[in-house]
Order: sequence, then C-alpha cells, then structure tokens
Amino acid sequence: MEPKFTQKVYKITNQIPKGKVATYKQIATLAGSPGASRAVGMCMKMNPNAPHTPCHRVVASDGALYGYSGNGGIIKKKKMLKDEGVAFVDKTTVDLLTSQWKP
DNA sequence: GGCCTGACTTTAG
DNA sequence: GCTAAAGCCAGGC
Repeated sequence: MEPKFTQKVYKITNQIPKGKVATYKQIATLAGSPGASRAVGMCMKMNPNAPHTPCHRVVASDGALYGYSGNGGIIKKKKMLKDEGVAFVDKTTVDLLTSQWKP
C-alpha cells in the first residue's frame, strides 16, 4: 500500500467539480485500490483538509448519501449538493446518470 | 507487529 | 424487491 493513498483520495475528491458527485468506489479505484471504499470514507471523516476536501460530493455506489457526520448530517449534505445543481432521484439519493463526475 | 474500527460494496435469503 | 450477513482496504492504538 502506498502512504499516498489518502493523499490521492483527497486530491481526487478535490477535483470533483461543482454540481457533480463521485462514488466511494470510484474514488477508491482512482486512488489505486478498487476495494478500499471503506478506507476512503474513513479518510473523509478524518478530513484533515476540511475546506479543501468536498467530502459532501462523495456518495455511495448507488448514489445514496451515506454517512456525513457534519452539521445537519446527510440532510445538510443533500441540501448543499442540491444547491450546487446536483440532480436527485430521491430524498437522499443522487442521480448518478446526470450528476456523476467522470474524470 | 497485531487487533479493532469504519462515511462501503456485494451476494445470499 | 427488501433485509441480513460476509468480505475487503487502510488507519489508529
């Protein structure tokens, strides 16, 4: 494993444009470890680069807003994403067909 | 160096 | 179609 895994994760997450979202699986894959989706989430929760890492733009593989222990929880997360122009197919599910970030 | 935890994903019932 | 359980990866203690 590379010690730069988290570094990559943060960098990738940071590259997600406004109005788009990426899945944990996708980030894990781009980071070099397709199965490290959990580790990715863990890094998000630590989030040493808080404003530098838009963790709210990271969702589950199916677009569901998972986790987010911030102010308001997933509700706030949903609101922020929606405010950025992200399409929602459900109350807490993003429309990956139109709002998933493709590198 | 080894064990536990965790913002996930996938397969089976 | 939905719910439950198992598995995989990295970080922290």
